[in-house]
Parts: sequence; C-alpha cells; structure tokens
Amino acid sequence: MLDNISRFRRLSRAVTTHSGALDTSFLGLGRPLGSARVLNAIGHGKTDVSELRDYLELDSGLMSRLLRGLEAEGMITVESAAKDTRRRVARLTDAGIDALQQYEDLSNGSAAGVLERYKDQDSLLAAMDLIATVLGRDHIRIETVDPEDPRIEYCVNQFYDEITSILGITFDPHASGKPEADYLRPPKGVFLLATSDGLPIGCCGLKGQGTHLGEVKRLWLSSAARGLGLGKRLMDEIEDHAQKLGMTTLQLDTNGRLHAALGLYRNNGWTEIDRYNDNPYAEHFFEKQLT
Amino acid sequence: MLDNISRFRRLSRAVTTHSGALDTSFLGLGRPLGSARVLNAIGHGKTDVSELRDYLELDSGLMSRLLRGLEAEGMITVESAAKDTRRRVARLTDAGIDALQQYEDLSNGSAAGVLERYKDQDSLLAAMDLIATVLGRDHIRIETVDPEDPRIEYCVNQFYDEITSILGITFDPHASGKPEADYLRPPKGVFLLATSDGLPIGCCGLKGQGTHLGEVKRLWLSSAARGLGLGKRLMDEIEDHAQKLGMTTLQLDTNGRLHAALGLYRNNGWTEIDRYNDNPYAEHFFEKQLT
DNA sequence: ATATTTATCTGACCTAAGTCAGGTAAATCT
DNA sequence: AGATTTACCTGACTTAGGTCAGATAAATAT
Repeated sequence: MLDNISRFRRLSRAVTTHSGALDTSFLGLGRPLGSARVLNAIGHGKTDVSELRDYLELDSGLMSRLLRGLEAEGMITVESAAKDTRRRVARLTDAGIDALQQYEDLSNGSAAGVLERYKDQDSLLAAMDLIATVLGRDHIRIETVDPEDPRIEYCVNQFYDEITSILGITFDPHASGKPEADYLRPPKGVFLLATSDGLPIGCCGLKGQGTHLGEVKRLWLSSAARGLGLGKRLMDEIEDHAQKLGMTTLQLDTNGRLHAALGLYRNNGWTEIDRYNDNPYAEHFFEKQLT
Repeated sequence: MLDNISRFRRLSRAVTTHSGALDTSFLGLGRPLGSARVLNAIGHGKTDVSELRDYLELDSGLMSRLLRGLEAEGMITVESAAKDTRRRVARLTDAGIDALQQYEDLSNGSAAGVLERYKDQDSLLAAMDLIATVLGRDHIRIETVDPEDPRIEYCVNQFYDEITSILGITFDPHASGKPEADYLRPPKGVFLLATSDGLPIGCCGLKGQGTHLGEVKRLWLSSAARGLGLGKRLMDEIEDHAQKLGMTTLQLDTNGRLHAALGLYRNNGWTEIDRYNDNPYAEHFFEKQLT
C-alpha cells in the first residue's frame, strides 16, 4: 500500500513529532534548548569544557557564552583543572542538580508514557533496537573488554537464552564446558564486545592456553544486529588478536541448528573437522589455520 | 543491560540524527529550512496562504515574508483567488517544480539508502510500522470506505496471507464464501478502514441483506496495530452502524487458531452458537443481540 | 450605507544560535 | 629560554526564526 520509503518517512515523522513535543516541554522550563543541552551534558558526566564542546559540536565562543549564562543562573560552577590550569571543568550546583532532575523527569515521562501504555513492551523494544542499530550501523564499535564485564554477562545470558529456545532444551552452560575467565583475557585470550550507541549487540571470545592453539567461544549477535556483517567483523578481529597472541590454529564447536553461524564459518575459510571435545550440545566442529 | 527508557531514547537519537542529516543536506540546496518547508508544503497541494499558515503553524507576518522570498527567487507566484480576492493562492513556477524535485530526491535517497543496505527489509519495515503506529496511537483514524477501495484490497490480502500461514493451508477465499461488495456498502452494509498516518492498519466489514440480521466479515488488524484496543474500537463502530442500518442481530464465524479474535468476541458480549454456514475454515460461530 | 470582520501585508523589534578574528595565559616543544 | 601550541575567552557581527502593532482592502453583517 504505502511504498517502503513512505513507511520510513512515517517513522521519522512519528519520532520527530514525539521528540519535538519533548523539546517544547523542555522549553517550558524557561531555558533555551542550547543551555538545556549543555546542562544535560554536564549532568551526564561531560565535565571538561573541551569534552563538552566536542560532544555538543559547539564553537568555543558559543560554548563559553552558554557556560557564562548557566553560571549566572547559578546552575553550574566552572573552575580550572588542577593538572592543567588552562583546562576548565564545569560542575553542577545543587540548583543545577535540581534543574537536571526536572529534565530527566520530563524525558523519562515522555518515553515511559509510550512504553507503559503498550502491552507487548518486549517486541516494541526489540523493534526500536533493530531500527536504531540499522540506522547507526556505521557507528558500531568493537572493543576488547574483560570477560567478567557486566555487559558480557548480559550478552552471554542472551546467548544461552537463544540456544535454549532454538534447541528446545534446558541448556546447562556448565555441561558445555564453561570457559574460565582467565583463559579469555590477556595474556592468554581476549573477549570482544560490539556496541551500538551503548547497547551491547554482539560478542565473541577467544580462549587460549598460551599455546599455538586457540578456541573461539560464545559468538553471539543480537537479533537487532543480524544482516549487518557484524559476525564477519568480529571473527576477523578475533583472528587478528589470535595472531598477535601467537596462535596458528583456531578451533570452534557449534550446533547444526544455528544456521547463520554455520554459514559464517563455511564462507570464511573454516573447515569441518572431527569432534574434539565432549560438549553434548555441539554437533559440528571447525578449524582454521592462520597464515 | 540498557533500561527500557534508554533504549527508547536511543531510537530517538538514531532517527533524529538521521533526519538531522537530512535537514543538513536540505540546507545544502542553499535555502533556509523555513523556506524549504513552505516550498514543500506548496508542492504537496497546500496552495492557499491561510492553509499554509495553518499547516506550518507560522505567524502571518513570517509567512508573508517567506512567500516574498520564494517569489523573489522565482520559485512561486502568488495570486489573489477568484472567488474571494482577499485570499491569496501560491503556485509553483517551473523553477519551483525543479527545486521541489531536488528535495524529493534527497529525502527519498536518504530513506532508500538505509533500506537498500539492509538485507531483511521486511522485518525492518515491520519494526518501523509498529513503532510509528504505537507512537501515533492517539491519531488512528477510522473511516467508512467503499469495499472496493484499493486500501481495503490491501488489508484483505494481508488477512488472507495471515490466515494461510496460521492455518498452514492454501486458503481459497472463494471457498469461505467471498462476500459481494454490494452487501458490504450502504444501504445494505458498511466497510470500516483504520489508518495511522496514511498506513492501513485494520479493517472490518458488515454484510447486510436489508434485513434485521447482519454478519461481521474480514476483521483484520495489522501486526503493528495489536495491543492498542483497535479491535474493540472497530467492533464498537460496526455495532453502531448495524443499529443505524436497522439490524438487531449480528453473527460471525472464525477459526479457533485466531486466539486474539476469539478473546475479543468472548469479552465483548458475543455468545457462541451452532454452525450457521458451510465455510470449511470456520470452527467457531458467534452471535450478538443489539439492544 | 455603515460598521465590523477577515485575509494579508509591512515595518519595527527581538532572541537563539552560530561564525570569526583576535587576545590571554598556561603548557609544551626545541 | 624562547618559540609554538593549546585551551579558553571576548567582542563584533550575521542569519534564521519569530512576535507584535498597525495598515489596507475586500467581504460580510446590520
């Protein structure tokens, strides 16, 4: 009925109308939007003036004037940094903290209003994650993190949930040989986390023993991140890290019902080998020589 | 990991960044955003100056100056209306039509870029439809339309597709007794269409024979419109129309696997009755007395 | 016919937002 | 130590966007 592009524009309209209404209510607090942005940024930990300028993409002159304005209002104080007295650091006063809270209340209220009124929040949130991730696909970050980082815990739990539902069984992580964190962090291994504007959308671990042999573990992609080539990006980075760690051969196991994963391995230089462990959930075993 | 409200705000950021980029490229055509909005509005049929003012919510002074600017640029001409010479009507010149086309190209290109780069367009579009519909839930319109309206055809095809996939069979609309359009339009019956910002999201037909007995047919809700109480709204309006058409009893048939529909009927005063037709796909039959 | 209303325009004025060219003082390089 | 760079500030200026109080002329009401 509506063509695809109209449907996209319909989303844009809905969201911008919604956040336009939010801007208007922000203005209701009697402070121009520019000052409000600065106040909010300071409240969210951007305290260095240079950091603020960078984050908000403002000219230094304009930035300076906005800070003077907030200072005159008694919302913030600005002091020179101890280390480098050229740098200046902004801090919220008590009045500033109150004002920030008003903004938070407004914006939470407006977001929460939509969410609370809708019955099936999970699918609504999943739809939001998908769209935000696809729109921001060029800004997906991959970083190395500690295997015990809470974001990794989140990813791995998602991973177990999916395996449980796909395999239709109660999956016991310990039965598949839960890798110990020490083997997944330098100097033996590494853990990669992919995020899109703060949301964890994928991970992959490389388990090592200090030998030439490494094992790829816990490759997971959020449903919001499928079809963006992120699986390949993660695997490529894992291989780079493996080489830097002195590995020459990588192995992994997987289940035949994880079609996307099987395709990824087969198309990227992995060859199927015989079973090399007793993981009851694994059916397929792969190996790749690093050159 | 991220709380729900952060996930919502993440979507807002992604969309507004995206349309902010569009605004910036609009500015690349060397015309301020305000003039661009006026030009686009005129191009989309808002030709009366008062209509433009109303639509764009601009002060008459500002409107006037923007029109003078576009006139000086040679994009539009403004003439007095024939009927009421106080009213003025704007019209695009050939140069204006060209300029409008540039804006259209930009905005189509930017939407199309996102869509084309993503493999699973259908689920992306479905996610967009869901969010736009939920955000715009207070602006859902229900109107009576002709049963042969192309938008109804679209809805009914969706309806058949869903039945086919839910029942796991090749559904033959004729076998379920395709109702003839004449029985679904005044004076015998009626057809309702629900739209959200132009997108058809639901429909319901009332089939009549000019007697006291009516039949509810083809109640369909887009997956984007579930959980918004739209099913009940449609049924309530159908009952109102039925009473105005002199009906006292309504009937309908449905399949047991359409759980949401069964729940809707059971919770809204319908009572299950014996089979009243030979529709092979129907398993449950309901009746409601109008008081 | 006169008074009132309506549709638009004009001029004067305002604010938010942003640019740009220096200026100052501290930090860093050579 | 002197030159250069960095971080921030100030003043002068511009543009977009918008408000408000009339002015004008046509349409409508009495």
